[in-house]
Amino acid sequence: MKQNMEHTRLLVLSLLSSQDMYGYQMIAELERKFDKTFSMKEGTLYPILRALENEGALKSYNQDTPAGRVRKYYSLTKKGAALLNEEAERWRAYEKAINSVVGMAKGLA
Amino acid sequence: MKQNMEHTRLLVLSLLSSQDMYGYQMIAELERKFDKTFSMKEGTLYPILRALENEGALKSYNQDTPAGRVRKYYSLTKKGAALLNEEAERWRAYEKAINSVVGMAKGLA
DNA sequence: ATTATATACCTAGAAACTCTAGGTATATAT
DNA sequence: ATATATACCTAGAGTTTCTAGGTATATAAT
Repeated sequence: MKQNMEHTRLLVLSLLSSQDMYGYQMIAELERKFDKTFSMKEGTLYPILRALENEGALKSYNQDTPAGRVRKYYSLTKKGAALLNEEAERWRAYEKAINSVVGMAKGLA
Repeated sequence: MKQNMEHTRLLVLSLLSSQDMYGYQMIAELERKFDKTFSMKEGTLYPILRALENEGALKSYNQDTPAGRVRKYYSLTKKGAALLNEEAERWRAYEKAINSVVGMAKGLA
């Protein structure tokens, strides 16, 4: 079943605003944080990372681990930081709108 | 472009918890309230109303206006009220999760 | 009188986003 | 030798919403 996400880009940009991360790490980080309330799927994340890089919001570089694996790290560009601000603003407006309707609802537990 | 909604059912159930309404009225109500920050489209709403009725969350009845038009009013059933509680809970969890990530983001305006 | 606008409903197909369910490859644990 | 964890990727399916129509009646404008 499709999970209710829709703000994946905002999450990705937010995570990368603190530090460079690689895809698998973002998924693990969110999983740890939310204990499966929701989880970002690889099939969702990787295409978004590529799209954000194509838009110039992210840059990527490969880095080897001591163990010999290659990780693809992403970092936020100036354009990405601007996009984060936009997306965060959109989120706040959306959140406010939903809450203003739900807040009027009668009989909520 | 597809608008970021995803919580249409929650909005519909919330609106109907206060009073019976007809479809066109819900759209007008939200439009008035949000001044186009977002608007629910007819192609989105009407199928959802039918689906909620099929699930037993809503009941509908026709009512004539003095002008001679027919309006299809929807009212929330007991099952619908329970669904509203569920959806509201899902929304709160979702909201909290997104905010916990965005709240950690650096450099937000 | 005729046309446009507003009200009020509905729908098929397109578009957008996410998921499922695979795939490749290497390192470590059993 | 096999299973599990890490780490990346993708095609096609599923879900939700939108576009762009349609029908029909009442009122306002030309």
